[in-house]
Amino acid sequence: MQLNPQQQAAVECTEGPLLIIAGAGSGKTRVLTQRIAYLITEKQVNPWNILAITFTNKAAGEMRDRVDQLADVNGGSVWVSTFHSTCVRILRRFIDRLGYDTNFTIYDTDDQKHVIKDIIKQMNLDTRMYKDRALLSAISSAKNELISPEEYQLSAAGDWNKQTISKVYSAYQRMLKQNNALDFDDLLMKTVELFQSQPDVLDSYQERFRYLMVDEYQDTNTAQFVLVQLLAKKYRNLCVVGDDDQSIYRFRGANIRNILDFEKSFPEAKVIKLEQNYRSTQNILNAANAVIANNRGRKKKTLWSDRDEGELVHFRQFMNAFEEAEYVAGDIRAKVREGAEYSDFAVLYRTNAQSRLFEEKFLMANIPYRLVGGLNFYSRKEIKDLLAYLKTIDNARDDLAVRRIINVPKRGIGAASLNKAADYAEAQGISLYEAMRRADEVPGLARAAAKLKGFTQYIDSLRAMVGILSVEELLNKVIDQTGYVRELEAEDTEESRARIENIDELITKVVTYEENAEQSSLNGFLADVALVADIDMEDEDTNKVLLMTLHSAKGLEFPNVYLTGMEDGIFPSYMTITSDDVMELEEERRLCYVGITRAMNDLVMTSCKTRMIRGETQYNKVSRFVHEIPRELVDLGRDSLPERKKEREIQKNNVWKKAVQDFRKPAAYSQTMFDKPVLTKGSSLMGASGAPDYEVGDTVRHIKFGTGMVLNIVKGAKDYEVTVDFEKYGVKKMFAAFAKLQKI
DNA sequence: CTCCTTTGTCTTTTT
DNA sequence: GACAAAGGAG
Repeated sequence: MQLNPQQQAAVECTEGPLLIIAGAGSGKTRVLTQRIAYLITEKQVNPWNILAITFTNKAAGEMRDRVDQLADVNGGSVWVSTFHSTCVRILRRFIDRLGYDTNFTIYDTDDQKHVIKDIIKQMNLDTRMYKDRALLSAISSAKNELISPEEYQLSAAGDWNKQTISKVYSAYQRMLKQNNALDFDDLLMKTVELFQSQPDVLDSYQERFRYLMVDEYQDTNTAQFVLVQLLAKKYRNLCVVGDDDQSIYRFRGANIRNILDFEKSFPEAKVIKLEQNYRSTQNILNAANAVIANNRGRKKKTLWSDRDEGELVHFRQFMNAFEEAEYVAGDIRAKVREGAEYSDFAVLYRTNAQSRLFEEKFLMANIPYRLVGGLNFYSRKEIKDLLAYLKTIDNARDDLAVRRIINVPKRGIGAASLNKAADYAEAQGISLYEAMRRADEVPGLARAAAKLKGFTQYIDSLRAMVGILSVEELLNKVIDQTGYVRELEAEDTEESRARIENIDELITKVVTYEENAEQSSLNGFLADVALVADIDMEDEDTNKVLLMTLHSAKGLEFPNVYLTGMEDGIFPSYMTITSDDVMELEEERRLCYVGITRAMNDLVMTSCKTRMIRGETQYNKVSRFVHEIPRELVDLGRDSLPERKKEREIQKNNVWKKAVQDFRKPAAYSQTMFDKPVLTKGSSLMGASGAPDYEVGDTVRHIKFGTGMVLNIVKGAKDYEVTVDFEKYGVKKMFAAFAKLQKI
């Protein structure tokens, strides 16, 4: 395929700063890869001098492959990776200048939580006032803005709450350093710190990366922005690609101003807009444009396509999430019968929790699927345990890993002995592991001393073999000698078998790593593992339906897309509706825009009238985003309803009528649209119309009166009056809304 | 010291 | 409703 004039211009504009505003589906990945190839083959740039930063490892891998094909060089020498992986590679070489060991451990969210909990305990903070999540997010925001603990403390003057956070931040940072560990945010911040304090290091990387490219630039945060600035300062050959309409990571510190103000930071910058969309039908594109048009503060652009109109955007509303999932499963089945592949479909939702019902239905309908996100492979217990062994072998200063495995398998070492060792470690200023190694010196340890020493001797013996044995051999030794798998085999439950499968999978991953890595090492493997996103593990060739959040779907495309849970309170989320910050709703709308533009040919949006959330039934209105799509682009599906049982049919028709009514309302800005979703306590099974779901003759349960039979239901002015004959309390009359009777 | 039960919290999104 | 953390019994 030929490049269009704008794309061509973007490829050939190699010198100086360049901003490419690339609308969804405008072929930016092609432009980026062509540009790299052009630099190498036409401009004779050494591949070694090019750095391309992408959002996910998967995207990086794909780009590297495509460069390989285009430019007749070893694309491996072009450095293509994510911000975080790039930073790890740099820090592995130079972080000793900042007082860390170069074999530092990378802490994931779970590890961070443990650390922060420890600190909360140590500082005797009121856990009601200071939640670990809140504290971690405050620390994370600070780091994303490159605010050090010291600077944070200065800014906290006069604010008691901020002062406490500041103390926690400092303690947290101290603890990480003691454990020779960095968290995700540290990777960026420490790299910036390194560049700012070590001019020679910065200079060597500036010389090395003379041509910089940053993809998904709209999602960079301040730390990433500064990092890029530093690297680009010398040669100014910086090309950033992004779409302000697809900025969806504000909660993670992404600053949309980075892209909007690019021309301010680089006044000589050229700007190229890519507005032709090669992905979606005109109808889908029009729907997306109509939705995003409601946002203010964006760079004006209009996507167009020379594809034909295509199908209307489909919208369906259901009584509950079960029916929603059933419909999606049925629809996929039907389309597969007509020749579609499973891999043509993606089911997208706002929160991970929504995936469960789809999984269940797909399982029942025999639809192969893959769930992206949710519980990460590497956060499963058995995987974390084994990785903790490897981490301990690799970096004995990581107390967290040591604590995790000290009693896995059971070694009869309890909290008491461990605390004694920890106290001693603190007093001596050594790591927990070191204290255990010297267990004889620790006061108060009687029999436990031998056990602790036994553990460290075992780990030490393994450490002696690092570099001699491969990572795979090392892992197998751990599995074998600890009896980890044997224990699971003995358990012989469905769960334990699944765990064993996961462990086998881990071994496979080790082998794959060792085969692919330029120079494999235990340390390198652990870093790799810490930085993979779930989406990275998706291989293209499996024929499966993909289930994932809207966030995970960024950058992907599918012939058929289901946008599910299109309800006010779900999407846009309750948090953003109630927030008084308009920016939050705008970000949510961008997320919707991302969702719509994933679809190539067919887009189905679904919503439910009722939905169970955390054990509560919610009644939600149709998402305001659905109303923002012009009516003439939407099919409400009256004629295409699948054949069902008679009563279902009637119910469906009512739903459809309601859907039509909703559409006739003046959409987004009518007062009712801003009503909060109705929450009801408990699991009342009231229909959405207010009618009870039970009938005369049904047996029901009342919270106080127990079970009884419904004698009569009379519709009153506001509610239904129900007469029930209870087994123990006799005949009672009550209002349905209050009684919360459950049909049995 | 370990196992089991109870209690509390949570939900937006993730490298 | 689900899962982790804390508390109590053996």
